[in-house]
Amino acid sequence: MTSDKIDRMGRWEPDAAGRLREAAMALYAERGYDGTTVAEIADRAGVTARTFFRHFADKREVLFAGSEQLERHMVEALAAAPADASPMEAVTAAVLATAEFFDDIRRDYSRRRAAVITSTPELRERELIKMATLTTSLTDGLLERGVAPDVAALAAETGVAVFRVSFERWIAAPDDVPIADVIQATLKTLAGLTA
Amino acid sequence: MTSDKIDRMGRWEPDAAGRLREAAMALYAERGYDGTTVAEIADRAGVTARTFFRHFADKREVLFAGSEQLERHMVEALAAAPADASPMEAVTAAVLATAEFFDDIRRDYSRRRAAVITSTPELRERELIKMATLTTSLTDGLLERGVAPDVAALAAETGVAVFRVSFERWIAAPDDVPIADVIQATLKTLAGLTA
DNA sequence: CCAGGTGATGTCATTGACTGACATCACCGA
DNA sequence: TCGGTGATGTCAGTCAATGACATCACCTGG
Repeated sequence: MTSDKIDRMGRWEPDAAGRLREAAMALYAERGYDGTTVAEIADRAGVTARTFFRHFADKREVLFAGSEQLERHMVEALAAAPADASPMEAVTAAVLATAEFFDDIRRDYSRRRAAVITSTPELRERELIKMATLTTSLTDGLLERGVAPDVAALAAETGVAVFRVSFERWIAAPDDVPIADVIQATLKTLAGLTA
Repeated sequence: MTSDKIDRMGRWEPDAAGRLREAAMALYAERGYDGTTVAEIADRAGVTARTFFRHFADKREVLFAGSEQLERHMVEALAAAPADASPMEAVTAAVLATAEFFDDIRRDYSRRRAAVITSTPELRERELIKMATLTTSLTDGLLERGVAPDVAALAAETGVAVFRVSFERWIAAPDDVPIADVIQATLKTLAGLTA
């Protein structure tokens, strides 16, 4: 636990959570989720396993750390939509607000992360419940806008679907395509389906 | 490991998996999922913990044992639908086919099971992935019927949604309401929404 | 400048989920 | 009767997760 840097920068190297996130992604990508132990992640991050669990509830959560923030951001964008916006317009605003999170820098991380998640059942479970939680939050947000319950649920579900599909497409797209464009394209596809 | 019955009925009491299922449900309902250990479940079923894991992949799976069978049944019903049935008609047939699994006898078990699942995040995760798998299977079934990919995905998603909502309503309904009736009612609600 | 509080971490011990390897032994078929 | 088979038990081990307690740089009030 003693490196030159640590002694120079205060008691501990700052941003343990960030180091743990990076270490986890690197190891998951390299050896797979099952082939990686929490102790190894902690080692690479220069902390102990106990500290890992102080920052993340479990071994899966380290890959979903940003999701509460993303969700909060979407809910805020939903609430910030004009009062006279239709439910779907408000949801669209929320989905488009995710663009601020997924710039070109995050794309590479997102790709590796997605690869690990899709190849690990345990992580797919976690992702599903995150999406379900997001759906619930958006539904609640719509209800607060005075949207009827049935409509709110459907709009939220649709919005999350659009986000999921767009995210996948964005990951697969060339490096210079911004996610906002992909979302717009997905919305256009949706419009074509319902028409 | 030696009871009178065992000695009389062959080397082991038959249906260890069934006993484990019942023991697990009883203990989960009584002490909660987290408050129950696999060793306790195994004890109550008259086997060892090692045997538990020979029958079920993990502590969660014991509550989802019948799901592959249900899924297979639905996919078969989907395939058995008339060739000229619309995608949604075929999916409806699949959903209605679940009625054979959920009779009055299963209702009580289903209620207790649902109570445990909704109050345990880990189990909700597992349920979500089961539903996702079901959706994929139904989508594949529709594709084999020659349905267009986009339509197939949407129809499957809708069908699973109808199943989920109906199942919840059935559990909450009086004891003499068959699930088939609830499903029909849900379908009617859906028709009203889209109209 | 010092004492005490605070927060992030380390250390240790423990529980419990899950797995692999090997042993057992009633049953069944040749 | 004998050997194979299958379901189980036993044992040892790994690893995720948690609680209790110690440490110690840093900050703040006096």
